[in-house]
Amino acid sequence: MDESAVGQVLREMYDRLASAYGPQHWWPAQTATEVVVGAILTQNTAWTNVERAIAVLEDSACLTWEALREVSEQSLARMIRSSGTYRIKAARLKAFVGVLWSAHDGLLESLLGGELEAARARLLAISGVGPETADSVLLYAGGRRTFVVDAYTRRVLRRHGLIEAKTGYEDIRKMFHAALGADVQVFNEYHALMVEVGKRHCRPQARCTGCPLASLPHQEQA
DNA sequence: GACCAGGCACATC
DNA sequence: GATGTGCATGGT
Repeated sequence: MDESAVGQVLREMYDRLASAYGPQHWWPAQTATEVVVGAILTQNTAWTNVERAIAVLEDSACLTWEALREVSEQSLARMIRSSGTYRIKAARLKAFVGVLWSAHDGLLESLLGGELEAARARLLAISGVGPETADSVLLYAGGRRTFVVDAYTRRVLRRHGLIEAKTGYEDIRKMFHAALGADVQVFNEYHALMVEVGKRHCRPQARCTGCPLASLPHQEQA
């Protein structure tokens, strides 16, 4: 399938999902700080487990960059225990906060600003920030035009024959960037819609019955 | 009790 | 550069 054909399918998918599910109001967070913290805590973890950890941080007045800079890594780890792999995630949060304060005076707008790919490279250089976390932060905390490719997106595209199992993150991201226009809000909604349709219909045991994308060419799960 | 969840870094081949 | 493994909780 050539690029223009793929683009057409991706736009069709968006229209169908948006019509079926409506606005998703993502990211589920009050502040940009909370988006970043949530993005790191949700790595390989269900969101419900992250919500508890965020609540503890909130109750402990630790959801500001100043507080996250001051708190010890050990205390931080205890507070985020419910999100799983908590020692690793505490170190990752500290790494992020360290870069934020050492190179950007604690200003997230500075870290996430400027030329997009340069900002993205700055994030990827932080230990614990991979492509998905970087794009989540750029899009949902920075309002930048970048697509978040997650496990659900892969499954949906794979099932519809738009990618192969081996297709890499960057290639998938480029497919969306080429297919979609300049409107950041579309990037914001599209990823959230992918998660929604993925949860409902592209989990390992889920069925295509009732899926808004079921009338597009696809394969039922084996 | 097994499997999964909105990944990533690191070791090894 | 592809593949395997540790991290670790809570829900189903």
